[in-house]
Amino acid sequence: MSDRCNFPQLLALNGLRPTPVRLAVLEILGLADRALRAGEILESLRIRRRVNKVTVYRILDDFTARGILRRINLDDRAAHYELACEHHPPHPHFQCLSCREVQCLDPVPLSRMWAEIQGPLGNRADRIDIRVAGHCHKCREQE
Amino acid sequence: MSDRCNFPQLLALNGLRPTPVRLAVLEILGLADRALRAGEILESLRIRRRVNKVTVYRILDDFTARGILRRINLDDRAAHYELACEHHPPHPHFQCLSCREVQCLDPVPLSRMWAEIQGPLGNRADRIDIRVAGHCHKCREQE
DNA sequence: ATCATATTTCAACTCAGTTGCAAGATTAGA
DNA sequence: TCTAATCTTGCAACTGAGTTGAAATATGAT
Ligand SMILES: [Mn+2]
Ligand SMILES: [Mn+2]
Ligand SMILES: [Zn+2]
Ligand SMILES: [Zn+2]
Repeated sequence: MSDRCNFPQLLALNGLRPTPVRLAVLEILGLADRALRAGEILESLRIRRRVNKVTVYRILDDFTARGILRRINLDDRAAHYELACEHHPPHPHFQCLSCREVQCLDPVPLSRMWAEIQGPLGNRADRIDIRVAGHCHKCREQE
Repeated sequence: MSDRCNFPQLLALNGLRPTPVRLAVLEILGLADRALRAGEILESLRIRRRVNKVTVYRILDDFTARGILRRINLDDRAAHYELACEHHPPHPHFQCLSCREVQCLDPVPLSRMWAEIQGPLGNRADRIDIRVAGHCHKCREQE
């Protein structure tokens, strides 16, 4: 996933210094094939270096506010994070009720979804979060 | 909202005793015009009687597991709850990024949404949570 | 009345984050 | 180069939302 994103440049564009922790957070998310929790990111970071959790939470908040990352609220208490660069546009997520695994689904245009929903006239949609809960391919076979 | 639901009967159908706290939780949600947080429900309850928060959390969990209520995870840390009886089918929610107000939108059939999303073949969708974030009617006028 | 079961309460705890401030690192100016 | 301003990270203590286990209370059945 990260093969198309230049992280030092991404940070520079946002006026942020390319510190080891910031770069490592981006690299970890770039290599992941799914959205990760703050705790999982922290764990990965600590294999390499000593990091305080507050630093990670602050970096995740900052990146999210700047649109570098997307924060995803699933059923689980902890939020999940994923890269939000142009190669990873917003998309729905599928979570299996049986094995709890999370899959990223193909993007659907905001305009099409907003039209489908027919939200109140006068309201403007800036973002649509879609979370599908169900039973995945594998879990259905096992039954 | 509650005018069409018989709460004592609803509890009886679920093999639950019509206790004052259970009935009050349902009445409060029945009168509300939006999904409420556990804390808001507790506050309303305490106007009438002395209740422990654990009781409320356990009732909300139990009702949710039985499908009497729906738990809605918005951006806020606390979950929101709304009645899930046949007169209140699942529907998308709109949350204004400016005033944080939550609106219930019109229901959209699961099948239509699932088709729109084109989820992975073999996966089965049981539930689709749609959360729209944007700027509401009122807040847009003020600008 | 006696007992079993269902419901509510209490105190203590967990988990995921947040806050304020100190310490360290980086950059810019004199 | 020395200094000061700014940015980044760390530490300790705290918060809010919810959870746990066990005791107390209420309800229903015999
Ligand atoms: Mn994703
Ligand atoms: Mn609603
Ligand atoms: Zn599964
Ligand atoms: Zn608004």
